[in-house]
Amino acid sequence: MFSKSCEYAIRATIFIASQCCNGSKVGMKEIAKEIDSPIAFTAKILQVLVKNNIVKSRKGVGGGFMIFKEDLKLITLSKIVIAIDGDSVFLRCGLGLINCSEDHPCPVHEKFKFVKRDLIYMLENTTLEELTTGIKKGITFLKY
Amino acid sequence: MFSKSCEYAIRATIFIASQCCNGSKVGMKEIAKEIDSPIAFTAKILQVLVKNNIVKSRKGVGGGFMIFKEDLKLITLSKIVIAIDGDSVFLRCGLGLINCSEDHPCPVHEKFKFVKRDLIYMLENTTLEELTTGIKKGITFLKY
DNA sequence: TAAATAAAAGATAAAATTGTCTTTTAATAG
DNA sequence: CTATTAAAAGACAATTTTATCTTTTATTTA
Repeated sequence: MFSKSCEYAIRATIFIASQCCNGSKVGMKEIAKEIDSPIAFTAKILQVLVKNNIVKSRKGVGGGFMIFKEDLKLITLSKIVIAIDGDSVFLRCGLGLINCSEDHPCPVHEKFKFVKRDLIYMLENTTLEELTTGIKKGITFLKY
Repeated sequence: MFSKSCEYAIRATIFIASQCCNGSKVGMKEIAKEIDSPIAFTAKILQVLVKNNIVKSRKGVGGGFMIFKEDLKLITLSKIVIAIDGDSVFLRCGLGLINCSEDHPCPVHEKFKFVKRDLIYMLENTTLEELTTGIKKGITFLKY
């Protein structure tokens, strides 16, 4: 579905978001530990998320990553996916045809249309806010 | 969604199926031309499909690939996808967690569940027979 | 049986993705 | 101001995916 990079990105973002509300930051080491991901690789991915204004970062002593509470409602899965994997999930033809469209459809176009529409709707309407509630309650998990 | 290999596999299979009913075979050169794919790479992919009994092949003069008419109803998209990409689309957690399950869900588990269920239903219930009708009528396309 | 044909199989190569390590930059505390 | 801390940036390495080329095997036709 998504690239591994994107999976790490979503997991890292959810973890940062789940820690955000006390205004404190979380460091790379803690993030990588909590989502069980390769630290240096995850750091690279977070750089992209910072550039895309999905997470904020601070260098130096006491630095780390954070997400403002008021942004939790605004950041959707689709924003993270687009930042890391681009818009291919949203636009790419199911069979990889460049010019596939309603007017010039591939054989699976109609079949995929509905599945894809639901996927996109879900991605665009799922916010960090709801994804963090389960984590905070201990009923959803980011590793193992 | 699927790997490029899988996209080629589906396109090739649909093309072979669309040509099958006269009992004639289609060669690699024609397949690669009609689905606009790299010929040698597509040949490798077809080897896997042959081993998985999705297409039949014959070597030598007049040889090529074919699918029996009676199999068109039996071969689904899911069979092709599983043969090439494995069952990851069906089983893999949306965030890549190894032990994600109903009892130990990742934060997106519930959200993905419904989308995935619809995708799997579609893959398991879409047969080559219906995918070839549009091709034969000239209203769906396998390239450009 | 010999020649021609086409898929199968094997080796190799290019590109993309995933991952690591080192150096630099920015921020804080003393 | 200096030392320390932690992210940013850059170079590099491993792995996987995608793609090509050559040789072998099976089949048909003459």
